[in-house]
Amino acid sequence: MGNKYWGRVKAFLEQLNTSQREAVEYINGASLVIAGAGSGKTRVLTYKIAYLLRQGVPPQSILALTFTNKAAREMKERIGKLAEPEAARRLWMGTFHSIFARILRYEATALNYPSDFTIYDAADSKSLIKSIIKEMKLDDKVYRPGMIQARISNAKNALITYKAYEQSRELIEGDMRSNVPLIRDIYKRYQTRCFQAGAMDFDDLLLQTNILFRDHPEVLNKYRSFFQFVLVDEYQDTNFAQHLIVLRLSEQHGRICVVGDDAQSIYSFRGANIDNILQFKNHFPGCRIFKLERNYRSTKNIVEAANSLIHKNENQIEKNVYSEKEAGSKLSLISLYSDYEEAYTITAKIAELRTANRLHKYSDFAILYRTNAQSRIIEEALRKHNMPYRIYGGLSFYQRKEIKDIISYFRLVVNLHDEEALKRVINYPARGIGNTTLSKLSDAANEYNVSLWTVLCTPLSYSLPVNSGTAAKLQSFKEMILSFQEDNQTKSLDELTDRIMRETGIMSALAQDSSVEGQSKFENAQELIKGILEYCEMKREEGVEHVLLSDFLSEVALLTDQDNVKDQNTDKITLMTVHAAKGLEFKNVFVVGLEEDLFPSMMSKDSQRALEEERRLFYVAITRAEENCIITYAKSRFRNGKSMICIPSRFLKDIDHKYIEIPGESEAESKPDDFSFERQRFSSEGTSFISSRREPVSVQTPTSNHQKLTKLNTETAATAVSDSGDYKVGTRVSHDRFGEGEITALEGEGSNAKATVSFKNSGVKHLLLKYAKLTIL
DNA sequence: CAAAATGTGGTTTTT
DNA sequence: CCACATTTTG
Repeated sequence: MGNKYWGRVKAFLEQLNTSQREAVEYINGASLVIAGAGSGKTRVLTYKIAYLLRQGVPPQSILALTFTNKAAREMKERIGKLAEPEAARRLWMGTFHSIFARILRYEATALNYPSDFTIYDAADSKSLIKSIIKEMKLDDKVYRPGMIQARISNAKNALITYKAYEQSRELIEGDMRSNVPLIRDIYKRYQTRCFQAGAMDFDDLLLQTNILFRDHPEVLNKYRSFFQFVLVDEYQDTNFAQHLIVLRLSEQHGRICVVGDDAQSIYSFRGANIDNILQFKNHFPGCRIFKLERNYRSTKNIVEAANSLIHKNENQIEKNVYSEKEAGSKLSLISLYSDYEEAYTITAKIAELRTANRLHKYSDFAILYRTNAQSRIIEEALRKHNMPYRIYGGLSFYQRKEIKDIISYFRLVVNLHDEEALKRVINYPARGIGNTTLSKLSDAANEYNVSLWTVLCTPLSYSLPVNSGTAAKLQSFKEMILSFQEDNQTKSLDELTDRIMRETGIMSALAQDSSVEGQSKFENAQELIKGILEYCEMKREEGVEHVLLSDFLSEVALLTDQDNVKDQNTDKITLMTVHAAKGLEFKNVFVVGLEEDLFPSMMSKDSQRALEEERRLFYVAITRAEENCIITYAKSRFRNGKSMICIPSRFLKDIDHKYIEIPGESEAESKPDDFSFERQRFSSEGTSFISSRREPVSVQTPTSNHQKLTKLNTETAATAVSDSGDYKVGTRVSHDRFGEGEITALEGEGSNAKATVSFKNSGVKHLLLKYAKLTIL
């Protein structure tokens, strides 16, 4: 290589400080980078990868695992600028889940899974667990689905298969003591059903990868030699399953670099084990440790306040995070009477800061809270003040009911045995296959140990006790799905999308629903279609000639709300949970709801370990701020519909008071170690509100008009006609609630006669003539 | 069978 | 308060 090249590399490395640079340049062995908050952790990772690429390492031999898809995307972009954009694209970079889902598809046959396996999201898993509990005739108050789901998830993250679970004395006895001895059976059934449905849940993506590597050494060896360099971000938040995958892949060549900060470990509820990072050096003797301690993000006051807080924790790797920036503003602590007042004070404070500094855009502000439920009232306040905001988290677009329903058709087309998808769509839109039929199907499926689809295909072989009408409906549903499946082989994804939307009747069902929610559902469906089309286009631009539906689905299954690229560059205030804010930074940060039983959460207060994690969470929140950090708490808060009295969080005392200012209180009054904020009276600088009364929500409920209509019409209702003989297709009728319409179909006879009526204003309804009071016009 | 009305219960964080 | 399950109604 010529001097010119090295000159460039040298210039490139000069953009880093000494410790960052050492971490980047050390590439021939294991290393652990302990990176304090704001110390340029991502910078080290991106530069290190760019450095490897510049050394001539082929991009496809680098495996880089991140915590979110968004982090991966951003890092790729930055690497593209530091090295070759084309090389950046060919890196194996993504979340554990998305990378190993890809590998599992490729290797699925080794595990006897179809390569088009479905990925069950949390809702699918829960629904399956519910069905199993019902089938086993267990009490769902004792065997709470959520609890079971968590138990199974924890087991999987600790690499305990259902077989291992059954054999574990400890777990079995633990379950006996908790009065839920049958968890092992539920786990077994759950796993069997997933397997039968050709489905993996989120945790399976990690568990099955481990099984793959354990049982198929030749496969493990292939990936070992393929991935010459392994890098992992946010190592403090990996669980045992992830840790072991990383270990297996890199134990031979030892070219592994993990980056993280034990002080920011906040995902133990998901099985993350802080010991993975604390013990890392023991797995790789000779491992070098680099510490990044200079914080480039925040002012001195913020960094030091955060340090004083985190030092209250017992367990941590010793480090000294410091800032070379100016002292900056102190953290401000505001006490309020209610959550309502808290929300309004935030808006007032944002306005104030923006007036004080015209450079502050809305996107320089973030409001961070412990629970998603806290966002609502803040949203209302922001809306009322016409402040633009964007909420992250909660359920992603793809988890909404109407979207999942549509996606389920696609899922079923790709994998006919996908039980959860089938259950969703078999009667959506309504086609007369109700719960009774569905439970008959599922009874038969259980009895014969086959999938729902198998029973549905040949109902006679499983002596399904349904009448001929139902059998015909099942048959036509089956044929419809099969014809979609055929199209999926031959036609393009956008054509298939179009067919599915029209032929299933989803489109017309949505279009005819004129209610407010109905309209938004329709818009969401349009959005989904647009998304699919865009996906196709994007793939084609990438040079993929036949866009695979299964690729789209697996991408969508692992997408979160954070990954919504749309309107990311617009100027909006960010609202999110503290968890979701990890890795981000903002000039001005509000950390709200610092109250006992909220932050720290109620669940954490009887365990020292959990409490320390909550404290780390608060640490993460504060260290997001670059210039201003404003902490609030309320004395009362609406929770579960009731107003509750709240006491200030214990964490407020953990921050050294010399870094805190309490607005409305003079400097002289606040002596260090004087907890005056606890009895501080609310300062009335333009933000005094009557807190007990909440503004009525101005949105009219969609039913209110409907109710009026119903009332009106019952008074003038015409006598019902009960003889089906008077009706025929094309008859114009009137109904109490639905108004005027026309009969488009008739089926059944006698007391079961049923009409399909297309109403002018209320859409298409199926009505039993026995009950429906129809008047012939 | 489908849709509306009523009842109930439960609260953290998320790939 | 809201999501969900169950019951009632047509």
